[in-house]
Amino acid sequence: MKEIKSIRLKDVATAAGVDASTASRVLNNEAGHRVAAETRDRVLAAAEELGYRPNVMARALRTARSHTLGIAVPQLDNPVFAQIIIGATTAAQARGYELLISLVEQVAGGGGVYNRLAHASRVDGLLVATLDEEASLKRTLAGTGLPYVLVNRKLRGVPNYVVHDNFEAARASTEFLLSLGHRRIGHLAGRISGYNGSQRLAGYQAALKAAGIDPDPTLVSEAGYTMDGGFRATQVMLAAKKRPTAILAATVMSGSGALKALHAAGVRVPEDMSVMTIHDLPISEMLQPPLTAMRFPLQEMGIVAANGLIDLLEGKAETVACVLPHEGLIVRASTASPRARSARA
Amino acid sequence: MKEIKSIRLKDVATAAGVDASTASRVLNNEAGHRVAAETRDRVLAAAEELGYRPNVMARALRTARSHTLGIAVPQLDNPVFAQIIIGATTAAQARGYELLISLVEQVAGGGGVYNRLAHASRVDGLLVATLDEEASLKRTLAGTGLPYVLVNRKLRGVPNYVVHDNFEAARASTEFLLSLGHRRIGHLAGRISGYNGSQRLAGYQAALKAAGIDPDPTLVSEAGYTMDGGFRATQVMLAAKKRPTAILAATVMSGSGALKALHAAGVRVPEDMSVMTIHDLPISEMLQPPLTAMRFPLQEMGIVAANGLIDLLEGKAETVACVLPHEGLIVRASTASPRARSARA
DNA sequence: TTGAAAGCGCTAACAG
DNA sequence: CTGTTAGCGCTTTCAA
Repeated sequence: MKEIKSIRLKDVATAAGVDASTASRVLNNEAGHRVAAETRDRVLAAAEELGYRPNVMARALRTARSHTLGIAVPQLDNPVFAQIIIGATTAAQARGYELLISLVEQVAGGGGVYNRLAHASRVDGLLVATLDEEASLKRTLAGTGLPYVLVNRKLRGVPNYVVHDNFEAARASTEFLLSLGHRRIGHLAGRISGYNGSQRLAGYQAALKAAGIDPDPTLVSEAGYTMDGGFRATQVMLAAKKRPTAILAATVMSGSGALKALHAAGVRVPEDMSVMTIHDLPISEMLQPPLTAMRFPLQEMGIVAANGLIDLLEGKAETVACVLPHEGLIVRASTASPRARSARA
Repeated sequence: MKEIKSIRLKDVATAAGVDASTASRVLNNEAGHRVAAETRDRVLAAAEELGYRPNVMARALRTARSHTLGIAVPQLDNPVFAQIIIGATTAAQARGYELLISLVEQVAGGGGVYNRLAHASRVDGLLVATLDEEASLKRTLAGTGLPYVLVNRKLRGVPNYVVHDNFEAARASTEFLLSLGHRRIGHLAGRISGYNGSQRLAGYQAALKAAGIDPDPTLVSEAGYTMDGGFRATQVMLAAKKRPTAILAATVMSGSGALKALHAAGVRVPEDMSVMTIHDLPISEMLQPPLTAMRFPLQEMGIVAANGLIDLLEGKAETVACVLPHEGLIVRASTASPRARSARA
């Protein structure tokens, strides 16, 4: 079935009337230094003519560089990670690298995946976007001996990371709700123990304080990153004595859960309650009403991370530390001024 | 940075007091034939002890098999493909293969991707879920000389494919709407020229005919696989003289667009109009109202395809042709009997 | 049953 | 500037 004999470097060399090593030099030497222009052209022409493709395996074996990046993500059926992967793939391919995707589903995670990739010399470096517990993750990654860049999270003592400016995004979002006239603003937080969740919570609190409002802890509820979490946390908020007039959800998932809970309780959005989320996804627009959102550059996160890792690998950078700013507010129908002061409660 | 010296086969052999070739035999021989039990145990113990991982590149170079599968998809930020990939990854890893993902975005596609993967000997075979035009895709794939399995589509003359039973799913969905009492059922079709779209349309028509209803062509509209397509197609249906009382959308995306259009027009769901979709996704539950859906086994499609391709590669199968049945109806709040005969139009 | 030897396709000293 | 040589880690005849 696989009888298409692929042309080897030697074939190109023969066709050009030179030795394989010379052909190799021509095809690899970036600076194009140590080879005669005329020879170079002949080799290049032959390679082109024959449609030469270097055998990646052989090259990798020889150089101990596979030109492959690994990316470890906790889920694939999550638009956030899907977008990051799209960006990373694009950037990697543009620089001649391939991307190997690994699902690391269990939060506990016995770094099997990382080791499999590393020790088999499959990948040159790792993009890590998993949710593993901090200490064991650091240990595992160190154990692989591979360079790695954290994506969408930060870890103490790890110099290489790409994250969003969660603090500022949450701060600006809250400020927007304040500007509409809201005073009691609820927050469906993410994982408060995690980087993203804690930063967003802090930004939310900072905005309130800046407006002279003392953050009310009963208005904050850890809803995680699921619809269900948002649903339940919102129900609790609705049952409280003093309801908020607006909700800032840390993510689209929990925001959609909030919408569901509000709908079930007969609370109109945005008349009785404004809702907005951090992150803007295609579904934001499909929901009823469409959700106002603070947008983050998701694909760019993948691009920056992949490029950073490649820079690391190629010695073009010592460290990759990047905090990406948000892309601004997308105002949709789910937010309004708190006119109707009297909810039904 | 990469100073962790990985142990080679030779190290294991030395530790076990045998030659590398013997160690290789032990570690590879499936039947465990031609080696002394005692020697075998010693080698296995040594490998275990040292935590030996074969160098994939070296093995690939020698055997001309990379133990890597390629999967070409048109989008990643589409739950359908995400699920397929999850299934394929899982199955591949379980059998010792890795999965390389390629985005082939352009419908026209100059098979660059396929060739890059094939000629560089990166992958042993291809899972193809792209939307490329039929003739050129077949030509390109043949050109790679690689075995491949079509996923979620069929092509004349290509013996290897895994698809869903689109016809039956659409037929059963339509039958369900009929059983609720609907007689005028609209269909938001996918790409009618494509395999999935045409099959679903045919199933829809078959159910109507079986119920003694002559399919009304004005009730069918090609909406594609986007929210926008569904939105527009639904608007057209609403403007028609005789509206349907129910809509069967070929996909969740177009179904959500339908919901949007209905909402904008003040048509209540399900009181004035029932809506259901083929495919069930997480967002189906987030929408308002949650959408009744005919569920397909998406991950399983990836699993079956990956296993089939590996069987092909390992000579365990001559051909992979599989039509997966649907997983049944998920009835939610978007469908009901057509009580309110008088819509407002 | 096991070891010796060759070589997959490529790159990187080292000569010339 | 270019050819010769060696070898990355592994599998696979071929002998012993």
